[in-house]
Amino acid sequence: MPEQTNTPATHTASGRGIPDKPGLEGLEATWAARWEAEGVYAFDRTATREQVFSIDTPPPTVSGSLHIGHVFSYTHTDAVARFHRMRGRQVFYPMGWDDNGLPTERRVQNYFGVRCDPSLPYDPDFVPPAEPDKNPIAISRPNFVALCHQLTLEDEQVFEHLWRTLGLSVDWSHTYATISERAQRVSQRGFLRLAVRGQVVQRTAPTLWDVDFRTAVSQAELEDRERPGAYHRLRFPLVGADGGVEIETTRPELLPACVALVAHPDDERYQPLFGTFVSTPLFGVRVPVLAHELADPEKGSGIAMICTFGDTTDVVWWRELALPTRTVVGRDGRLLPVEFGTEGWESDAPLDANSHYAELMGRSVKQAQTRIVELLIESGAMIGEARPITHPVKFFEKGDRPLEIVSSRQWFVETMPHREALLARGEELEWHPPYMAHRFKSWVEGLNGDWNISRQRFFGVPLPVWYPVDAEGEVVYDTPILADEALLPVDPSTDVPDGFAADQRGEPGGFIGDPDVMDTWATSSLTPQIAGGWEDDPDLFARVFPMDLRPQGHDIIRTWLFSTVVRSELEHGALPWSNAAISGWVLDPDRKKMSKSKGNVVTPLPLLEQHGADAVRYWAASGRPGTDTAVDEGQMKVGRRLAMKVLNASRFALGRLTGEDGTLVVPPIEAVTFPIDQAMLGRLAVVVAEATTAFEAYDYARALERTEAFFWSFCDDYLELVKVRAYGEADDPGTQSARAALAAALSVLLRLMAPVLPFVTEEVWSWWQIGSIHIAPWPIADELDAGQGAATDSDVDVVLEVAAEVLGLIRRAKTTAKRSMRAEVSVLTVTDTSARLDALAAAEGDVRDAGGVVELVAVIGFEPSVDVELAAEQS
RNA sequence: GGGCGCUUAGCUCAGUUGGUUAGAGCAGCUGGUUUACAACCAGCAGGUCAUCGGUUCGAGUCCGGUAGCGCCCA
Repeated sequence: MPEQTNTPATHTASGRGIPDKPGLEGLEATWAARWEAEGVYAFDRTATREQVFSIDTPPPTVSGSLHIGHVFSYTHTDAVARFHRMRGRQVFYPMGWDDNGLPTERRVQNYFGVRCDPSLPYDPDFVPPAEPDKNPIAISRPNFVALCHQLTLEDEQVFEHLWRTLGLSVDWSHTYATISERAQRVSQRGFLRLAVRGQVVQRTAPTLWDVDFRTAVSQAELEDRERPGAYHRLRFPLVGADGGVEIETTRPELLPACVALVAHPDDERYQPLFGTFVSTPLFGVRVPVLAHELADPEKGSGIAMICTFGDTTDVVWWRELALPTRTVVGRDGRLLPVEFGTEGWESDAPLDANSHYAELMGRSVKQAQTRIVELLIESGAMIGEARPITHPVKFFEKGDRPLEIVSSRQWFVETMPHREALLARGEELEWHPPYMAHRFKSWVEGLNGDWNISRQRFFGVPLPVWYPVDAEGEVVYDTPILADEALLPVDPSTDVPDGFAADQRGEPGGFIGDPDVMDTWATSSLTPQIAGGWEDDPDLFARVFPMDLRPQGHDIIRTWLFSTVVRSELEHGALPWSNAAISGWVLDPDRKKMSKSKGNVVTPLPLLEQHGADAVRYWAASGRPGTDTAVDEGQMKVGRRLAMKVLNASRFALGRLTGEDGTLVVPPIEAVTFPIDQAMLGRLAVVVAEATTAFEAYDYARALERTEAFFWSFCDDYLELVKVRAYGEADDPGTQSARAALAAALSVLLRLMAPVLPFVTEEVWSWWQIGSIHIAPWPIADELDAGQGAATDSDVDVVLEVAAEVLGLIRRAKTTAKRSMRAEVSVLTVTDTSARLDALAAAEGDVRDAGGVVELVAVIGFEPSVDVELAAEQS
């Protein structure tokens, strides 16, 4: 890194000079290449933990479409990263690609026209069709996974190109992919560590199940959708007494799975029935009437049937009331074969029960509902008509049909026992903005089960587990064989556990691999460990972990942020990072949420090409932390205008510094002797302090706003006021003062804007400085102090204020008179207090030059006024 | 049902601990081309700060109620 100082070079500067016609075109390509070649953003891994600023960047889903939302939040992170880099931190800012999981599977299926059939053998000669056929070709899992790798590699290139165009200051030698060998090793190792400590356990339990994807999903992947449904009122006869109980249900097809009725313990209507039994209509199964606080007396008749399982409340009741399991819905969403009258399916009328059930078996839940309602009506058990309602139904966020809850064998990471610890971590974490902490808190408080990490899918990290097969050929799930950590990553579907031979797979006395893969979040929850080299590179890990910053969107607090906190808590007993900066959503130009189905998703690359990266970044950085922000091309145009202004103002300032031999000569800061120049620098010093404070608090938007506001007034007023003086003779003290102030101000302003506008600031920096602006020191107020302690003097400050005010009034007079700004002012009469007139006097030459004032008359008075008398128009 | 956020000019938004006349950009209108900038510049106009009440010498800002919008959780 070149030697840097806090002041612009004195005397002869060393840049490449000012171009004749500065422009913004092509800056992205030029500087992206230079930064790469010069290693400007290279991470120095010899830095100590205190010198490092490490960022756990969200790995974008590469199989997803490029989204303006990415550009938005990644720009926020990049601005913060650049700030810390300029402050001298070694920024660890790796980029990951999330290519693991369902979105990739779906994209590969559609892109190549294939589907995975794990029962097929690997075909080494398989080549996907050039054009996907309507009827997908069935291929083996290894072939399918190979296509996933092939396509994600292409997608990664597209993303990297976008990021480089956007100017992310990423060290591109530190990338990772969530399906890479390293990521697989880390996630399998993480799993094994949990398993050894008993923190991930396998059990048969009610599992949220998507019948189309045929996979389990976790609570974090749920979403409620309003769907039409209907209350059906059913009468359950009492057992051993006359009369009955009427319940209301939206899922009558689950009646054969009914295991109890439940009412609120305080509900006087049902208190006499607690502990007694009723009989299910059609099936004659005796079920108890029980009490539980979750039963809502206001809902329906106030008493509900518990089925295994209709919804998550059923699961709670089933668990807390220790009820039996009667499963009727299969993994394909159809009703399973069951036989009443057998163990667990005891019925008072098994023949009737079975004949009724025969009408339902094999039907989808929807078809079964239609049929059972007819049967209930025929039998007289249904009271009145079905009552249509709209109610929230749980869906897999990527799914199309309501989730079912099936009982199945899955691996669960325990979260419930750690809820208090997780809540404490949530409070320990510094949230930006702070109110985002509520999202985490309410999510943890609402957890209703451990985290199921088994997924019945193909493209993912396999669970590193096998099971013995006993002499009878039965799989012994209770004694899983864990992989050897030294051999990771493993694929149990092809690798063989220690002590077995390959031909024992699936044989009695042999073994079988766990066919499942892990939830993508089981891998993504380890991004700090994957990027930081956990166990693989302990030296690096010690220098970057726990990380400083997790930036992300608020939509994935309950998934990515939560699961990462869980893993770090269980593995390291610490937070994975000290700060979380939460970005808002990007909305479409009409402030509607963007979604593929609405077709209003905005693609970023055309915007970058049209407006330029700095302009798009400016728009993004104008969105306050955590605030949802609409795509606004108008704001991008403003950003582009700002970038142009930077070029032109710089050209002017640096043009004044050009000596007779064409080289740049920069007077030292001590040459700033004129009060108005000192006042400008003093104000800029305040801006430096404000921008620094804002960036320290991750508020890039405030830093930008303060800097930008100053910059425009600097251009509009200060530059106009000092213009003539700056054009003077090099040995004139006034000229020296103006030039030194321009140089100091420009140097500071460029560095203040560099985090948001990396391209144009670097371009201008290169005109007169050595080395990249992005590793130049962040400005400090001291470098704007001309040495007389005047930088913060309010007597001096008022000089610029009065001068700018008077200049503004002169302009107004000229505009009102519809005259050119160059029109001469024959007499300018200023009436004001003596203090303000003194201030004006200190800048009189500049005001006269800028306003074209021939004669200035100062009048002491209590009613401030400015009278502008314009010279007669020249003919 | 519980919680969070938002409501300021036609539009998009600033307004940190309460303090002169509430700001910016866009859009609108009126002007302006020789020495940084026409992808520009100068100026003008535009607001009962959602609403009701309270605290205070003073409220866009603090407190409470209400309404609307958005989101999180159940």
